[in-house]
Amino acid sequence: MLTLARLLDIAPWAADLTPEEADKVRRGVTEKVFGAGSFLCHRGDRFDYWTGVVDGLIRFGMVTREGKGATLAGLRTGVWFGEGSMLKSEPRQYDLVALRDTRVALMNPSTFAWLFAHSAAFNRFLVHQLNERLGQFIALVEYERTLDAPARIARNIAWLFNPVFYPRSSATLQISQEEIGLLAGVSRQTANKALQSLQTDGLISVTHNSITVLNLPALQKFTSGA
DNA sequence: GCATTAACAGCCG
DNA sequence: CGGCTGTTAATGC
Repeated sequence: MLTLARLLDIAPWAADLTPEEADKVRRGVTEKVFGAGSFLCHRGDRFDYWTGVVDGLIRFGMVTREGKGATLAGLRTGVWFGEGSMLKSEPRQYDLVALRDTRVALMNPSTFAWLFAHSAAFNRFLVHQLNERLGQFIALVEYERTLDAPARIARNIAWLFNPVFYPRSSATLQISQEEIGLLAGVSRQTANKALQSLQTDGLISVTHNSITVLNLPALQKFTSGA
């Protein structure tokens, strides 16, 4: 069973729960590790957990009929996701791949259902988060067809720094250029060029194995290489 | 042209 | 040393 301190450490939303609710959650969450490159679930699988990323990086995406990968979202340390599948109780429509060794927290369906039925704070969190995700997915429509490599990189970085999903994160993230490339669907070399160009524009600052965001609104709206 | 793979030297932890 | 970075060369769409 999770300690209360551990729960609060890995789940920002838990701070708003009543003591009874937090107690229920502590007993309904387990932690698990997935190795780099391994799938948490494939499209069509059942994966009946509401999931928090305790430490790591996950690509949330799908493979088209032509075999091309499309990233729907990058998920990094601190995020909780999967509420859509929990509420609908159907097989996952997408793949979840760990891009590096990743530790996750898994909430039982029964615990999720109990929270959903009993906790006002939890429901407020869910509505807020679903609303934010809706906006992100609307932006995806434009993303795949019209944006060049630097713009795709910019979008992916902006998603990783969304303050709704990552309320406690700093402006700096430990991530390699290869991992950014995997998320954006471009090669490492192309990711390298794009990052340098975004740095020249003053939107981010790049150092060894890490990215610092300097202008989040500009990253979100970024559309062209010029 | 532009992006991709392959390959390499240099750098950081 | 092992992993990451910046760059170049060859190849493909």
